[in-house]
Amino acid sequence: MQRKAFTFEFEAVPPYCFDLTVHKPAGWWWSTPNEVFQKRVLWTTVRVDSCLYGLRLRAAESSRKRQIVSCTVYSDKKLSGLEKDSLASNVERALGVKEDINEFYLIGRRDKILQHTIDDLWGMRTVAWPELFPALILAVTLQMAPMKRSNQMMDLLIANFGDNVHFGGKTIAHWPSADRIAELGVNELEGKAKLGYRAKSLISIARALRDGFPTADELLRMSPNEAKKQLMTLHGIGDYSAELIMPGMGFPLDVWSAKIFGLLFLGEEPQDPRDAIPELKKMAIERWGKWRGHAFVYVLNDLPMISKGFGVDLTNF
DNA sequence: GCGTCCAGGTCTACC
DNA sequence: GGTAGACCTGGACGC
Repeated sequence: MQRKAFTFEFEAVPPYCFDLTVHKPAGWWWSTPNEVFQKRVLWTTVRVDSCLYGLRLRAAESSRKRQIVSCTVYSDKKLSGLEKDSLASNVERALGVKEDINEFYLIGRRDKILQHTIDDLWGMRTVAWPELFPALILAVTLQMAPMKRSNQMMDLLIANFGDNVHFGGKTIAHWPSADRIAELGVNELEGKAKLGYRAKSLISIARALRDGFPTADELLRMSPNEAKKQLMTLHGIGDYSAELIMPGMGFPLDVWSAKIFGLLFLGEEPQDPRDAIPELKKMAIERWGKWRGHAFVYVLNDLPMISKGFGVDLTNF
């Protein structure tokens, strides 16, 4: 059982909405699929520098002028100053509190697709995974599989190889560490997590991370192109996965989202969505420039409302 | 019940 | 450098 260790606070660059940032309408988690969001409080877990922590996150103040996020950390040991700094830096980055999105809103206000979406999701930050390895797991399990099957693989990975964290009267199951997966044989991972051909990729990725692959913070300090190039050196990580992992890096279109953006950009579903991806990416760059990653997340989290505005059902692909 | 198809990509062999 | 084909697994579908 982890005990309350300390609390820190972050002041966000307005506009900032804590609830939408950590609990997105499309259903994606902030750190782990098993985290609990109730009464506007997020109970979750993170692993930083091989240490697991329980976190209780909430909006301590959310007036128009000042938005403060409070983070209570639970731990089973006393933390050094360095450990506290490292944890705070990762949480701050994943909350997106220091990001200024006002320029994106200026562009969005004049854009037919985004103009209502920015009101629907006012203050939401996009996706910035607290840890690199879980983001890589997500990318690998999303490949060539329907969502139900992807969820099955992720659930089995967590159930068989993950860690339970007990804190604040709750138990949250967390992702397996890269070190744990790096030790496994392909047969065990294939059998227990039903990963199929992805097992080899995931073990190779875990070993690369164990052996000194750049951390999420180090990737962020690189240029987007350099970081993407680094990610694509990992076996099983291609163009789509690299862009999915690093927020703001690009426009991670897959077959599903290509159908949606095909309808929004061209007024019709592409005949072959996979073939249409390069052209749709080009259109996103021309339309939204460096903010295309934000537009991507905003659109996919507002599909029911955009469907009403455009008179097409974008929720049924 | 059984066979076939295909899914929210990536890699590799071949040209 | 461009591209067809293979890749685990399980749900959907037709018969």
